[in-house]
Parts: sequence; structure tokens; C-alpha cells
Amino acid sequence: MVSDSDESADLSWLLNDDETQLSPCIQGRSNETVQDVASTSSLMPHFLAMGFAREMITKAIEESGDGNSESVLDLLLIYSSLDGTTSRNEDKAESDENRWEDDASSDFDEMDLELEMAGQDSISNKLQFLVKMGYDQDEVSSAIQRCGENASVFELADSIYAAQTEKEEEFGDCDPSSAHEQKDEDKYDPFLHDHKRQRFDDGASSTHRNDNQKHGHLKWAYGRPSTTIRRHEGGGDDDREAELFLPNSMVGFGLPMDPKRQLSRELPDVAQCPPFFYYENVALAPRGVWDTISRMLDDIPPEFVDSKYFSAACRKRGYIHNLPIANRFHLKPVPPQTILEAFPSNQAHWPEWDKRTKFNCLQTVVASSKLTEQIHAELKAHPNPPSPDVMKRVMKECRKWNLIWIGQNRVAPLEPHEVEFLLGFPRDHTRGISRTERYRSLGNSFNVDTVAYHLSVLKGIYPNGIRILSLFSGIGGAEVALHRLGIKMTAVLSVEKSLSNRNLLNSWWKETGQEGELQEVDDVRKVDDAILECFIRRHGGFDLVIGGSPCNNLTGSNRLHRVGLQGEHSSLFYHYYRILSRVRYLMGKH
DNA sequence: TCAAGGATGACAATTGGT
DNA sequence: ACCAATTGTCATCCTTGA
Repeated sequence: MVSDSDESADLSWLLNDDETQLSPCIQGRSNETVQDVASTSSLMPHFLAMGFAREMITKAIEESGDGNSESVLDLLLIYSSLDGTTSRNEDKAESDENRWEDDASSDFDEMDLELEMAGQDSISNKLQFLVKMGYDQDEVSSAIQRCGENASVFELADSIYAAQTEKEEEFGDCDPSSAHEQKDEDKYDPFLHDHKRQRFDDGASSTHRNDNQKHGHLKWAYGRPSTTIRRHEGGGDDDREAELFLPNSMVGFGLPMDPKRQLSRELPDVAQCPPFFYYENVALAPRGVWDTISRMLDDIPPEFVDSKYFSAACRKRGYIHNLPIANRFHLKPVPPQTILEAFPSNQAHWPEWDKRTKFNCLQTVVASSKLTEQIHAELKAHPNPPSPDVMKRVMKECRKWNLIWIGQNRVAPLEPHEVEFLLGFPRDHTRGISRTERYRSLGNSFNVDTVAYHLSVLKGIYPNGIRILSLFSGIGGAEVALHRLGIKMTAVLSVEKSLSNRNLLNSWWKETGQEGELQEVDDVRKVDDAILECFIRRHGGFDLVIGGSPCNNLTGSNRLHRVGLQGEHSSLFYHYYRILSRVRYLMGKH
């Protein structure tokens, strides 16, 4: 129930201490240029808070020349999208073997070298970066002219796409009469291109960026701590009901059974054109990560959802998408909502002092036998029920490792098929690969019921089938969700690095008798215009671009390399952005 | 395949001050 | 009673070396 009028209210109360610390930098952005040394040094904590490495920031500040925070950010994002490793510049002289494993990366390496040589010229950097991303050089040049030299790479990419859209309009590819319907969210037209682009057209990019930044906080109001919001909403009985909609309950735009769920929202103009896209990642990422992701994906605020409202296991995730949100429906049959409903046979051994009703997030690894044996030994040695101290220790491990009771005083991790069940996959979906692999692939996957709830709106829109680009497909959570929704997949381009996962998806595709064409690619970095254009020529385009990029460097479970979006794996997010941009451009061209 | 390995951030509860 | 600061509790799509 976060309406626009609420959002436009005074939001200074949303800013916590960390954010007030950032304000000098944000203010710095609103100035045309920030050249004094004091302001430049203030950029460091700002970008550190965004998750960039210190060396990378130092390099970016040096190379940006003018110390303008916006050009520094551009450089940082360019570095990040080139390679996650921040130390690579010191390693320049060394061999390249540990950087990219395949040929697809070689042009990025060249690009990096060129960046080195280009030195101070950030305009040239941007131009080269965008050309390397696949944009036409002339188009980039005119975009720089339109947006000004200070425009960020996002704005430039955005502007190029806008120009394409407008060109398309001139050729009459789009029916202007349908433009009147776009206000009506319930009648979302997936083929409606937006013509009223004015976000970056006046060239005052830095002030716009500033507005976007502030707006970002506005839109994130529902993502803030409930204590603050509750205070804001005032007292009375409404508080009880309001809690359902509060951010920390992570219900997104509302649950299926909730009559007061939000039914419409205002999407940025740029997001109101095909294809639909759906992006997923862990909700509890380091500070600033979702801000960056959101900024790159049309400034759409994430929909944070905990899958505990859809299954017997928690799964806190953020989803950024441009799907309509009215008329969502729940996948049938509705899965068991509690642990004991899911596994009734374990009730006999479940001690009454284990009050869990939901599992925590299902992870990629499970508890060792040593741990479960320790617990067994400890409980056996103590009276029943055990002392509060023992009880507390046991419960801590049970919660941490999602253990279930399989006998008197005996606990065990979930079996792979039980994890499949909890996540909404068919039984033995991952069978055939090693046990360890199964846990890892499942732990990295979607919760099918949650994703299907979001995707259910597509059923009415595409009665004849859907063409999808599935990035980071994994074991095919998106495909399974669409299949279970009864949405026919006429063509799928699936990108997944793991061979065993690709094999799984392939077998599932055949076993379930899919009539559509499944094309598999092994690396997002190999997805170029040629591949995309080939698919588009063959099938006419994409209806949905879906995927969740690696969370390895974002999740709290990673004790060693939780370094944020620029991490080795998580930086692949930028390829999601790149590919989505290319798909939009190429579809506009055809 | 197993076992061992903390840090970060959200939130609740508490404290301490006015 | 209120606000701010502090402390406590809890959860987290994991990596590495053996």
C-alpha cells in the first residue's frame, strides 16, 4: 500500500546515519563539477559504501581527471563490468591465464588495455565501452552529443535505445492509437512502445542523476525498516493490518490471499516496452548493491519477497521486473506451508521444544554427519527434555542447517528430493548428478511457486506461447515455473555455465514433451548480437528476459569473498544488463 | 566428499539521557 | 514519555583445503 502520494511526502525520516554520511557526495553530484581536493577525498567513503574496492576507486578518481563523482562512478562501473578483479592492474605484466577462460573475453581484455592507454579521456572511455557492448559508433557519438559529455554510460545507452525507439516510430511500426491505454495498468500492452521519453533529453544529466538518486530513496520507502514506517503511519488498529504490507515482512506487492494487495504501479516510461524482463538476486546483499542494480534496470525499485509465504522454507529475494502485477494467481496445488505439513512422517520424532514451522533459506551445502552425530550424542547423554542450555545449542544448529528429526534424538539434513519438493520442482528433477552438485544447484535456484506467482500474469497475455531468453538458467527454475503455469514455451534461449545443469534442463525439456525449441549457450559472455539476432530472425523476438545473476559475492554465507557487485561472479550482473539492452535495441530494429 | 571456516546487516531489546 | 545510542540475537542462493 505504498502509493505515490505517500512517497512524495517528506522522506527525511528515511535517512539513517549511513545515508546522511553520503549526502555530501550526493550534493556534490548536483554541482556541475567538483574539483576541489576535499570533495574528491569525500568520494572514497561514498564509493566504498557502494561496495567498490579501494584500489579501484583510487584508480577511477585518478583517471576521471576532474574528480567529478559521476565520471568516477562511470569508470568504476566500467571496471566492474570488465572484470571483478581489482588487483589486475598490478598484475598487468603477468600472464592472462587466470582472467578469462575463453575467447569471448579477449575483447574485454583489449578494452581494458585501451582504457589504460586512454588515460584521462573519459568520453573516449565511454564511447569505446559502448561500442564494445555492441552499440554502433555513430549512434554512441550522437548520444553523447544529445546527453552531453558528462552523461553516464547508462544515460547514453538509454538515449541510444530511445533514439532507436523514436526511429521505429517514424517508420510506423508502432500503433500510436494504443498509447492512450498505457495509463491503465490492468490493460498492460506488451507491444506498446513509449514515445514520451524526456528523462535525459535536456542534457542536464548531473542534476537528473541527483533527482534519480533521491527518487531512489523515495521508491525504496517500502524497503525500509518497519519500525520507522510504523511510526510514520500513526497509531490505531490500522497498524495491525498495515504490518502485512510492511517491507520487512517481504510480501512484495502483496500475497495471493490478501484482498488489499497492491494491484498497480507506475513504471518508468522506458520500462513500458517489450520485452518483459525479470531479474532476481538475494535480498540481503551488501549496502548499495540493490541501488546499483535498480539504477541500471530502469530505476525500478525491487520487489522484495520472502518465499516463506509460498512454501515451508524461507527465501528472501529481491525481484526487479516490468511485469504487470494485477491478476496474479497462485500455482496449484498450493504447496504445504509448514514443515510438518510438508513432512508429516517426521512428526513422530519431532520434540515439542522445537517450535520451528518454517525452514530457513535452503543453502548450497548441508550439515556434516559429524555435526548430526554430535547432536545425537549430546541429546542421548542428557535427560529428556534437555536443559535450556543444550536445547538452545541444538536449536541453533537445527536452524542454521535446516535439520529435521528422523528418529529419537536424531537429526539429519534434508534429502535432495526433499529440497526439490520445497522449492517447487518435480521429484528427482536434479537426479543424475552427484549429491553435492544437487544441493548446490538447488540452493542456487528459484523458488518456483514464488516466481510462478509473479509470472502468472503472462498466461493471459501469451495464450499461444512465449519466447524467452533465460540467463543464468541453472536447473531451469523459470522454465519449470512457466511450464507449471501452463504457459507454452515456443522457443527458449538458455544460458547456463554448468554442463550438468544444462543437461538437466535438456532432459527435463524432453521428458515433459516440450514442443518448442531449446537452444543452450554455456556463457553469458558469449551472448552477442549474432546469437540474439539469429534467434530474433528465427522466432520474431523475445517476450521475456529472465534470470538471476550469481549471488556468490553478495550473500552473507560467503565468508571469504563477499565483496559486492564487482566480485568475480556477481559482476556477471552487468551482462544481464548488457544483454537486455541489446535485446531491446535489436528488437526495435527488426 | 567432508569439515572447518566469520562478517555483515536487520531487527529487537535495552540502556541512558533529556 | 520520548529519542538516540548501544547491545544482543539471528539469518545468510558459500569457499577452500584436505
